[in-house]
Amino acid sequence: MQLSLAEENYLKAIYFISGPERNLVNTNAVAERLDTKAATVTDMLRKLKKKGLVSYEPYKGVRLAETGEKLAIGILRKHRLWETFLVEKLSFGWEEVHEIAEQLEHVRSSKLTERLANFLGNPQFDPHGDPIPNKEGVFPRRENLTLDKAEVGDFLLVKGVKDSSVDFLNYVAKLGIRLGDSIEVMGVESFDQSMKLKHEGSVLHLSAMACANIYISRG
Amino acid sequence: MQLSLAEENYLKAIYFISGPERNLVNTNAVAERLDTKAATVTDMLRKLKKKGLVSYEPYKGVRLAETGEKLAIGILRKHRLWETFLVEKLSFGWEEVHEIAEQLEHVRSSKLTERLANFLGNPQFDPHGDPIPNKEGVFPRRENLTLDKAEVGDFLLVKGVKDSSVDFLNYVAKLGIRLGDSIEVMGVESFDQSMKLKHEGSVLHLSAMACANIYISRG
DNA sequence: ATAAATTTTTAGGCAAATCTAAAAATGAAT
DNA sequence: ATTCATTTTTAGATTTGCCTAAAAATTTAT
Repeated sequence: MQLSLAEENYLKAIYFISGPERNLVNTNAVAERLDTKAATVTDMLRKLKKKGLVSYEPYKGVRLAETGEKLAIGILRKHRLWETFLVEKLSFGWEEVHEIAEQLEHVRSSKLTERLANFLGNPQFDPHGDPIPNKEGVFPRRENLTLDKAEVGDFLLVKGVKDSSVDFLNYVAKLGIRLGDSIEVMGVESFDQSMKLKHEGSVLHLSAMACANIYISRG
Repeated sequence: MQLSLAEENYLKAIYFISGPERNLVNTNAVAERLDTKAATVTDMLRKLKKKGLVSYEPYKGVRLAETGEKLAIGILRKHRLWETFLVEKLSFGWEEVHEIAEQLEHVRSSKLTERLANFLGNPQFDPHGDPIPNKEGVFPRRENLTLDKAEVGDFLLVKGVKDSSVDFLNYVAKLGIRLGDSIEVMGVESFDQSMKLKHEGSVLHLSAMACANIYISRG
């Protein structure tokens, strides 16, 4: 199926808003995410329904149909592969790559996608630690443990970030924390749950909020 | 200046049709190249003129203004860099890359373009041997000597192809001829100017037409 | 030089994706 | 349960890029 750029972006938006539980998605939520108006969204939902990509009942909400979800995941795969390319091969910072990948993800050539994946060593996770679905749309498993759940004395590995906003990415980059770094939990402040951490030999203090947005694994 | 995809494609089309002599370009020629109708082209030319990208007088023809040419060359730079990436890094055949590069060339990020160029080792020529303009829009020089101009006994290097159509590229690839290969002219058939060549140890026969589409250098 | 053929433009429309404003449906609150 | 607020849809326009058909300009041929 040959989708327009707009159609692809709507599928992606619905995919992300509906989340892993595949909830019904409101017209307004889509409008807000795509920075457009509800009326515009309604038009597009009718169009996507006619194409069989979503199930949509007026006033009820929308969710992706199977075809629609497959397509959305395909775009996500391309997005995350390109982000990996930009960081690994072209030395971009992880906070810079999203915008460029938003363009690259729409390039149509499955051969290109698969060769790119291969060139990158078929990575399972992108530079933010987000899972890259394989060609069949299957996501690799990731522990969804965040740093705020760790305990004093734990030795941890940084696996990713939950919040991929430019602000947070910049903050984390400024601290010098990168994927794969090891961290030791030295203490937790009982007043505000902020954490005292040992990272690359030096000591760091992170707010509970920051910790809740860093994925880690034990060991 | 933020151009639409259509606008970029018109600039490119005018650039190629006008050739190195920067000739006036007919409405019909643009229509044919872009597989569209003359009326549509007229509309777009008026739009491009209003933006200052072309000089255009009704019934006379169109040519690129300085800004328009700069933009066209910028797109060409991106196109040829991406082609180089696809062939050098992703092992695509030179006949496959044009279509994909047509999409990639529209990705907007000068930082991406320059990092890509750097990643590729700032190549001067693309996989077809076509010159890649630098950031400032300056083209590297290429000898414009073609194989049909060579003489018996000449030792030559393959520098590129003049005709980049899929058909011709496939033909040349099938013969096993690649950029940088060396060729010795063993003879020219006086009847039809076809050439007998030694290439990689074996003997080849090429029509005059094929020879006229292969760029070479002496030595 | 005039007629015929060709090229180009103008005029009027269409589809996609967007918008604003108004109407209708739904959900919340008394 | 009825009113009020919110959400969503409908109705009517706009812009971009394209189309066909007809008119106008240019070029070619007699």
